[in-house]
Amino acid sequence: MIPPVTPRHRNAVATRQAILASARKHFARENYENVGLREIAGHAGVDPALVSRYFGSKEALFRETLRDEDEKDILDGATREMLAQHFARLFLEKDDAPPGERDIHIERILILLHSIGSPKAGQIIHDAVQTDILDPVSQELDGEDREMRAAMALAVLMGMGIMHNMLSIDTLECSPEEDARFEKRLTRIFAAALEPMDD
Amino acid sequence: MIPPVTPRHRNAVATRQAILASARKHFARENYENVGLREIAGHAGVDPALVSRYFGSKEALFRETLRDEDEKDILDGATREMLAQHFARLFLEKDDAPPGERDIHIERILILLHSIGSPKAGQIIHDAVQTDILDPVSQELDGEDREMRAAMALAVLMGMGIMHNMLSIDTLECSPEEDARFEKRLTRIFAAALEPMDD
DNA sequence: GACATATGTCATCGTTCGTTGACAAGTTCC
DNA sequence: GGAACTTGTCAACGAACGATGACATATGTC
Repeated sequence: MIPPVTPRHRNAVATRQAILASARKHFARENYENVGLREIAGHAGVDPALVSRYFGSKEALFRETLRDEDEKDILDGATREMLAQHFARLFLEKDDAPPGERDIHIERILILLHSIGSPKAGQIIHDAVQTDILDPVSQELDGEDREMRAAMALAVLMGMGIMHNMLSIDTLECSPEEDARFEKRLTRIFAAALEPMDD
Repeated sequence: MIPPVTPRHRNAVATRQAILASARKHFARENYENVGLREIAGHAGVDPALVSRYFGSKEALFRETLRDEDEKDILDGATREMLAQHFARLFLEKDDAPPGERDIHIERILILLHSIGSPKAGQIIHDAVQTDILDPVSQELDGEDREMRAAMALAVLMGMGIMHNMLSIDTLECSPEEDARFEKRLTRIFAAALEPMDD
């Protein structure tokens, strides 16, 4: 007997968003090639064929996944200290909220990191990093080597994210005082990357 | 007509090494899942079936690829400054030698980075990082938070490697003086990660 | 030379993947 | 209520992959 599946309210934009949300969640946890269209569609409660129909291809879906229009607004008028704080917060707040409720910036960073080794996703990631992160951040900096400093700060952020989220290497989160020292050291590293040379 | 392929001298260890070398080269340039056994075998001049025969599985081959017995010897008796230098050198020397002739440590780092998002390679990479890098490095450090400091230094290294080798984001390598400032900043960042807290 | 073993070759299996096209069912408009 | 369009469903394609087992050929030993 055919299950009385709710006749699936026909709603194109809702379906699109459901697919996109499911794709974000999956791409934030696994590789580009280890996330299947069937898996994304399944968790979105949608037929796999609709993914290709709404987004054209897996690559286009992944690109959409990385889109974020208001990154620049957040960084607007930020001071250098705020940038370092923003970066540090981006890392420290990574796993508090229930999954699916995480800050969208953190989810984007996780997506970036997980598929960073995939040739098919490489160009997409490169463009997203350059346009949505490096350019706006370096524009907020003063002094010499603005692009270099932004790139180095992002490198630190990515490295920390990899160690914590993907390699599960956590030498902290034991004692509170150790955690405090970690935060202090992290701030110092970000400062060394972001601050202009003063000597 | 059947090509007069040289009857392929039967030499098990040479074949094994050829496969391993080809695998190293490929895994250092692409993802775990984007490197096929047929591709590895082809560049090694070997039948694809031999890969499974000699290494058991793709996963086992990848694990072998990451093995390095004398990493500890290199770090033996190193001072903290030498560690920072070693790390920095590891990054700065990444693309000088002709491919295939690179320092084996650099090739290993590249392999690590490229497949870091692959679940099948994840556990293998985690173990290799912990055993071959973090443990020996943290043993060479003095003072508090040795493991934390080693992990943070490695995070910086990985982040830099990702930006340069995988995202091809190079904000330097234009003017020589800019390059000098980059090296200075890099040393400073590594120091901030490795040095004990002094205030 | 004959046998046993080591090594290489070949064909193929079963699976998964992204994608596509034909069709069904709902919605809108006249 | 029927035409035109939108949205969802289903089955299948062709390709690529890792793995396997049967077979062929070289090498070593007596």
